[in-house]
Amino acid sequence: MTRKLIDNPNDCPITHSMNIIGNKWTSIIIYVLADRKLRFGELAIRIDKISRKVLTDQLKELELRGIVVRKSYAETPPRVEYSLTKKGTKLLPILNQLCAWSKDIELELISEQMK
Amino acid sequence: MTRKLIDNPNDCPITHSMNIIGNKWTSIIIYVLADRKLRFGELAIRIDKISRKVLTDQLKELELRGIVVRKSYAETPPRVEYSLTKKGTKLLPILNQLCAWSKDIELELISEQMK
DNA sequence: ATTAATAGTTTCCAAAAGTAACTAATATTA
DNA sequence: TAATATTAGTTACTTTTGGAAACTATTAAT
Repeated sequence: MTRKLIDNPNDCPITHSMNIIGNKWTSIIIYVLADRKLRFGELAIRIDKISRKVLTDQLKELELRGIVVRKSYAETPPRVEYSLTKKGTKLLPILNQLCAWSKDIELELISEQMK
Repeated sequence: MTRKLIDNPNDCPITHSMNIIGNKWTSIIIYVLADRKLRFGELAIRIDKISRKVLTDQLKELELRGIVVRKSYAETPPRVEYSLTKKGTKLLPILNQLCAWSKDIELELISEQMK
């Protein structure tokens, strides 16, 4: 596992948020799961450059936190589907605003260069 | 420096956002600078458990990205003040929502336990 | 008997974060 | 005069996290 997942209740809310999404991949995984459940392999394809190891690590952490649900089917080859819980879904509007922010500051950079 | 700061313009907006705030400290630094400019030492005190090394690394990166401004005064002992740019300020409402989200999912956990 | 598919795991290496001691410049204090 | 205090870092070293590539288990199809 990547992290020990020990959240200190005394942490301020922003620190607590960063304990959850303060890493390179978590938000991207949640974002990609926005529309529908996806299998492990589909996630690996959609999320450019993530390694399988990190993907499994982060999915385990997200499952422990109750942000993602893992559903495994007893088939061969195996099928495992990941989807967002209510908690995870609640993060989506914020992630959309983050996208808007990053696009916005990119534009600011460009107009700055044009002066 | 912590990262190479090479943003690929082909990155999707969420990936781009995570290149900026997808780490443990960046958002916390911005959040703490919300109200007013702070000196290096004040930042180190307010941000619980951050190391001076990581603080300087992240401040340099934030300055390079145009999210934070560093103003140094030729005094002894030295005085250096950090403050948010417009870009940085624009992130604040999103960080506030993240705080609300983390408080919200904490409550969800508690009501779950009470069932 | 071999190959294909899927969802991981494992091993080994690189990058980022954490710790603690150190530095430079000057003003104050003993 | 020498030692001490203040501030904003830097440096060297260790630990933790992330990344690449090869490997595994299971069973159906060829």
